[in-house]
Amino acid sequence: MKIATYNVNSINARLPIVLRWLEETQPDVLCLQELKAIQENFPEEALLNAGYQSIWHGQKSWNGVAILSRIGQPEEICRALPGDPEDVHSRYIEAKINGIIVSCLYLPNGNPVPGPKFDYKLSWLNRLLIHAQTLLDRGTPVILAGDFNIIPTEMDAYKPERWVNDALFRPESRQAFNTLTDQGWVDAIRKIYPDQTVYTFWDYFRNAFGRDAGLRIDHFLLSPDVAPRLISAGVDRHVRGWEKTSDHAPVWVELENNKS
DNA sequence: ATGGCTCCATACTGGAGA
Repeated sequence: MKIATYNVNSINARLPIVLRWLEETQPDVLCLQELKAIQENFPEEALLNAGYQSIWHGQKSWNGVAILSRIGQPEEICRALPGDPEDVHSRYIEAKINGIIVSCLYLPNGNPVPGPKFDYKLSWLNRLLIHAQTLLDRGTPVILAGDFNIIPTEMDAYKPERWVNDALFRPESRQAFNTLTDQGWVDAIRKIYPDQTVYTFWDYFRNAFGRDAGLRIDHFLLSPDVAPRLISAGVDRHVRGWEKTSDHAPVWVELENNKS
């Protein structure tokens, strides 16, 4: 079972890229972030024609998340991170697919620091820590996937000293990520590549991709009962080199099928 | 330190992204 996550930076601007990549790699499940489309403007038909059923939560201009599946309709569990009814950003959607709970998330960027946007990021992280523990306590297989907007360690930035005061690398953000792994979640990319530099994002400026000036901010966190099924993982870097591409690349994990 | 680029909105410019 192959599961992928991709921050598309507008699903409609990126539709040709997404369809090309789906045809190329045919993941079973795909989590999308930054749809940048209202609910009515999600390209459901085009994705159905490509073999994928979708659930999504759109929003005007910004944010927006979706879960696609070619192995059966995603059974939606919720479309908001619990803990703040006044949070209107479309940043979280959760569904059950093939016996696994898939949580697709788009964490707030949080810049500038300090300020209300960073406060929002920290409160969102706090809610995520609570919900992540709740999911573990439920005892079913779970995958948290998406754009965490967190650089977990110095290995994960091309020049970490440039990021020390950035919301993506601030101690509060990294500590929250550490708390998740302390809860028992397994960072799948780091598990497969313990010593290698792996990036998932390269900004549009200054030929960042050509210089490999990237960040690792898109992550898969596997619950302890899913982690032993991890076979392989990777980043489809070549997609970042396509014309009219996103500033993120697709990230994926391959899991052994459940034999039980 | 700044600005470089890309997208959206209802636009000839500004906000957001990371």
